[in-house]
Amino acid sequence: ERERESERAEREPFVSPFFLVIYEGNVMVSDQEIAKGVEAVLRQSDPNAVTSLNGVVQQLEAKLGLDLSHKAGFIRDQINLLLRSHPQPHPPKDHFAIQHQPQFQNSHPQFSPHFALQNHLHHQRPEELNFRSPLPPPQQLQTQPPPLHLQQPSQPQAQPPPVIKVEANDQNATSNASEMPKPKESAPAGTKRRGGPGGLNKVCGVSTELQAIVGEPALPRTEIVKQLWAYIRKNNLQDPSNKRKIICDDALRLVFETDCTDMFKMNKLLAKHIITLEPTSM
DNA sequence: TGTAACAGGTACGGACCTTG
DNA sequence: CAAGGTCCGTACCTGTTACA
Repeated sequence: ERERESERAEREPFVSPFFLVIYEGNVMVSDQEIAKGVEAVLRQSDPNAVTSLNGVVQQLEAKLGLDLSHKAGFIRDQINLLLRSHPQPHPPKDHFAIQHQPQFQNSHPQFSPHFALQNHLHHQRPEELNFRSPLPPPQQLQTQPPPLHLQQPSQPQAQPPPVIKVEANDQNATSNASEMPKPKESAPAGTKRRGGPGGLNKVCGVSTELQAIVGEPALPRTEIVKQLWAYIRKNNLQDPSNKRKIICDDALRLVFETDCTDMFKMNKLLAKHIITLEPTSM
């Protein structure tokens, strides 16, 4: 059995003694090593052959000769990251049921998936790893930015960088919850958190016709309506006999495409000139 | 087979305006 | 205070899947 293990160790160069940690007499494996192992398993295995998370865990256990059942969540994170970082031409469909599930990050808040994979992908030398503190604080991570050629220029500096934004296959808007708290778990029943920068306060684009009225290329919808009403009052565009009616001037006619409209219909007509801004359009 | 966890769907709240 | 209309984040509910 030992010979087989040694042979296997020789075949698997990623198994490095540098990554093994002796903790309270037990041989443990670092997260970096697990990340490497996951990648190796995925690379060596036929995607169609690996049908479950347990399959990967078992293969990894076989490679490392350790019980990794307690690391299943972390391994799942790594699989998720690898699949997104290295999309395959025919990715296994829901093999791991880990299509960007932000709660996994909550399940292992002490792990920064970004950290684990970044350290791995950048071939951090073992002597650079801090085994005493395998979980560096986020500030430490920011002090070691990736090389310039790997940085994403589209990332605005003003954006808080708690987690790298993964754009691959992220079509689902609700999945963009990497920095969004998980209300299902954290928010107790009855504590509704309304308002904030999103939702109604979300900044929307303004059509060129409407820009002539509100004066800004992008405003929250509520602000657009407010500006529109300011414009209407400023130019006395309300019907004196029925202030609900709005008499369109040239600028408003371009927007509403009518000479006269109702204030209740105004919002409906306004919607045509309010453009949803893509988050990545900056 | 039962339980737990997750994913997807649905409904609500809120700003803005004026009038009855 | 309700009406009318817009949008979307959030909370809640239900169905599905996985594991023991």
